[in-house]
Amino acid sequence: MTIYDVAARAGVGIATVSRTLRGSAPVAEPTRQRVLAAVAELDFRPSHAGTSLAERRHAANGIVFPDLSGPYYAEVLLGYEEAASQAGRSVIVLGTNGRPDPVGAVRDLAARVDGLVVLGRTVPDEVIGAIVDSGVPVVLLARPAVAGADALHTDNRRAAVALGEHLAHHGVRHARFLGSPEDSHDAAERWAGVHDALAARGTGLQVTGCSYDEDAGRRAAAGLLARADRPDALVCANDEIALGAIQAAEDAGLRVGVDLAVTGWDDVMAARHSRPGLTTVRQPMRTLGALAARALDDRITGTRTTPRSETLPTDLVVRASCGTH
Amino acid sequence: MTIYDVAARAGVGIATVSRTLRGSAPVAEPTRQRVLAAVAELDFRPSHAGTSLAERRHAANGIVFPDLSGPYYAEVLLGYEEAASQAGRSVIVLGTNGRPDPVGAVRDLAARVDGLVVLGRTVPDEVIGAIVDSGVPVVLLARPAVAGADALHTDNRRAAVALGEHLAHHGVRHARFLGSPEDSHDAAERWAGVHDALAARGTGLQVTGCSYDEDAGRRAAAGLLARADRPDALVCANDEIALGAIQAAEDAGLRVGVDLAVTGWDDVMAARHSRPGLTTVRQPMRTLGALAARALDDRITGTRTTPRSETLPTDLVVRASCGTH
DNA sequence: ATGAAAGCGCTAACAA
DNA sequence: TTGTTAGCGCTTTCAT
Repeated sequence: MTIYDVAARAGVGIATVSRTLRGSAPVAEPTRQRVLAAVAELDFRPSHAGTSLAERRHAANGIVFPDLSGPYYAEVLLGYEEAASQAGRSVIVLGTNGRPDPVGAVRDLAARVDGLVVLGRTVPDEVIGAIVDSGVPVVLLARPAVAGADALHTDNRRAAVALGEHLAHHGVRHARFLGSPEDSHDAAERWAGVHDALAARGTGLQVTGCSYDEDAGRRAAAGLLARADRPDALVCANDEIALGAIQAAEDAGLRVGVDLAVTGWDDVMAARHSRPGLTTVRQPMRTLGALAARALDDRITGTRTTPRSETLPTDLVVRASCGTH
Repeated sequence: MTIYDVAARAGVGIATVSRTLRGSAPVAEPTRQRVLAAVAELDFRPSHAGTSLAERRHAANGIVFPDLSGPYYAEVLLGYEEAASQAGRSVIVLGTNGRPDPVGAVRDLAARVDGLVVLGRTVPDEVIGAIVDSGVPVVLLARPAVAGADALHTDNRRAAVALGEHLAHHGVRHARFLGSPEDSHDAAERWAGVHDALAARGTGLQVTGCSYDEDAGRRAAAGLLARADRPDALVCANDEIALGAIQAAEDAGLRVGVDLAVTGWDDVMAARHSRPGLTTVRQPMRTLGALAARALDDRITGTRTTPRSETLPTDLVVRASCGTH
């Protein structure tokens, strides 16, 4: 079932079929009708590969996740897919987590899409640079800028400062940060903002390294809370860590929000259902995904030729876990 | 940058480059080395469209979601993407939710992939049938079977019966189902299972229609709980509805687990963090996704030629929301 | 307004 | 073992 079959059936040349289907040139109305009838009768759909090859485009965008799990990424993908498909592009997803050769996978992906979104620390800067140099537009999400690539961020800094000030108001004196600022740009900014706000009140903010899941949060918190000089606040790099920390506190017989403040980041669904409710920072994930798709579209269509960087606002969501008095 | 450039650089024909890269035929070692060197120097990556066209395959699988939001689908996608990429296939995602022409979108997707997974009620059976007839293998997930397509299910029935019996043990006398059995096959099975188990104890299970989000659950539950003959159990079609129902109960001053039982389905993260913890049914989402990818691979490679149907086990997860005595 | 034909970049059959 | 060449299905000049 090819364009030749349609042309034969309609008694025209293949060029006329192509013109009719794409509207790229005028076709006499009666001819047009014959072609459309043939297309309908044969249920013809143009071969994607053929079109791609001739048009030298893929009609597809890629998105690279460090790890697809978690509500964070699902929301970003949702916004991205919706906006990309409005621009007539499919979305190819790639998770780099348990993969033997992430760099190879990302480079292969780059060879089959018109543009690429890369989230977080999935591949080294040089790889991003090489992709950009090869002419494929790239948008970075929650990842330090790379020359030539667009970048989209959420305002970690401002929210972190607000969070630090809020904790200070609650009288926090001995706070601890759970996360890995050295591994993650986001975590580094979050730590720095809270740190600075607390430092202005003469309070420090030491770091306890912790990976980004509930279980790691529970274990790290359990260790800290067992110490004689236990902290009175656990500032967590994301909600999963914080929810684990809340559990550890409960296990240790401490009242979260009274004996101990716990905060997260992301405002996942569980944050508002946990008791006490988790104080956290909400980010516009869906919008982030949609903006990434649009930024890519601008670069692909050539509407914009210079890289751009944008930072989206965040909201501090105060619930009971950071103190109830 | 094409295979011709590489061939010229290595001083060989393009066929030799192709053979070297694909290992499809022996190439003398010195020649091979020259080709590989040229490939490396030029950073050559074969054009995906060219390969697709020549090989008549896409090296891509599709997956169609009714709606990408929610932890349920993210997990399925995770398992699917991992397994598909192990088979050397990329994953193209498509959400049909807010889309003007879901059927057209799905059919277009079917034309650019080697196989397709379809979740839930996204497109009518006829469309699935047409895709299958066009020669593209299809795996159905949580959706009634269609001739020629593989199907994967979770064991709604068994878990629902277990849930119904558990509720009966708690002495439930006036249960209500929140969800839309007429719209969703899953919901219908869940309702039927709980219904039958309760009916065996002389208890009914009426339905209150409700869409699958928290807010709808909250509103539906609020209406029911305000009635003079309020139910003593709310059996919800998924966790989101149940979490909304818990909120409604709290708003109404009722103690969940004491005055009222509430149950969900899916075991999302929030289910274990809510207080009281939500009694629910856990499904192996990730495995479901991975199995779908493997089923597709079998059909694509021709390892298997007849459609197959499989049902995965589920676990009843009892927490406090269904009764604490 | 329409058709013939030249690519687009690759694979594989065929020759050498 | 290697090169030449004919497609794969489409878009788009270039003639007519």
